[in-house]
Amino acid sequence: MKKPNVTTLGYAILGLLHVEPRTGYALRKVFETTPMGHYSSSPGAIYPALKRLEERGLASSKIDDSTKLRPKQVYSTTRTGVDFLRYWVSQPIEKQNVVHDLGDLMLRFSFMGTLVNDRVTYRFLSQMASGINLYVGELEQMLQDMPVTVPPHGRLALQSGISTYRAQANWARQAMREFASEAERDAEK
Amino acid sequence: MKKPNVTTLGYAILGLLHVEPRTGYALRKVFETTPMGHYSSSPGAIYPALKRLEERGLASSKIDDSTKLRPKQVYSTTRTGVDFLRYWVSQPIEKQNVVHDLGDLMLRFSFMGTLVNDRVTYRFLSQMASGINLYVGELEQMLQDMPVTVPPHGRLALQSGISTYRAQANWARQAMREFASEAERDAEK
DNA sequence: CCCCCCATGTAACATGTTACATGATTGA
DNA sequence: TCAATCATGTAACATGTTACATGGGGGG
Repeated sequence: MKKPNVTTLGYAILGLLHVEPRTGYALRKVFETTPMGHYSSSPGAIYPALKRLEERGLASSKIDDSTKLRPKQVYSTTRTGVDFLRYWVSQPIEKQNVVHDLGDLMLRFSFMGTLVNDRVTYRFLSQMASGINLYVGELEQMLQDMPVTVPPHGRLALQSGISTYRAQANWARQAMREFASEAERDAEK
Repeated sequence: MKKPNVTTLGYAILGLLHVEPRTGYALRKVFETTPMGHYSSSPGAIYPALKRLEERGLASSKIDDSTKLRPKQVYSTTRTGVDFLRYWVSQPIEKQNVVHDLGDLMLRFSFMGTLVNDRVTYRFLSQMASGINLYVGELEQMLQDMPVTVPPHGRLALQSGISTYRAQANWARQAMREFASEAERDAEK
């Protein structure tokens, strides 16, 4: 078994399988009808991705013949797969994550519920909030250093980024409150 | 000449070349040091992308021997390339854009300054704001319909999306003010 | 003298996109 | 009977990733 090298789509699938075993078709439905659709979706991506997860020992499939329809291939996570997911969501947040893929971070967050305890979730949110704050500082510096140009589009685009990040940081701080109880017991020592 | 089929990275490069002619190396610097780095960056992506833009008649290059350093290959946009960019940024905003790639929309916006007039920019922002509002409505509906689960992560992730989109819509409405003058003359008829 | 910056590129590889192919069942 | 939904897949193709290769110039 090779060192599992999984793409974002792979993680998204694995996370969904951990919530509940599903067929490739069911996964496609999820990607088509929810905001997760970002991690597209076409059969040409899903089915090969499932095959890879199975090859790498992170998921396993069994055939369901019980319906009159075409037999389904139902995938679920393996023990290894769950451990792998847990490891993934528990990684410390790097600056790079904040800069390039907040989406990835949110994907990790949305799967944490059944994988880690509130303390880990709390730490994640806290790291996210402070990571964003740091980066917002940098962006504001860029804004300051930006020469005043005639078309204001560049400056405005930067401001858009800043306000988006701010909103995300606010959300994180709000969300922290929902996981504070367990974390506080920890801090009171 | 084939129908130009350009990726997001291609558009990002083309837009930067339109601002100012550059070498592949200079482009890499931009991607490494600004938030545009999202549209990565490695030589293995940039140089082939430049070659493609040239093949498709959207950019042209000439060699700059004037420095003592290794001769540079400086790329700039062609007339066709500029028209193509303008066409791209001027497209009406589809729901799909709002759902999947706000980032793309912001890329388009940031290049509009030297390509279209304020009226087009205004229309773009207006479409963006209302598109987002519609989608936020849908997301809120999803939130309502969501069963109350023990780990609140799913619900919170959705709320994060909602507040991010709200921030973006607010930004758009604010930005509209900067382009209102020309647009108002239009509306007063 | 050594390392970093300038500057361009290629090769192997994995992944994702688009389009096609197949076929049974269910509801209008 | 016709369309939609369930259900899985493949083939060709373009793109991006990682790592490697090359080499001169300038500063400490």
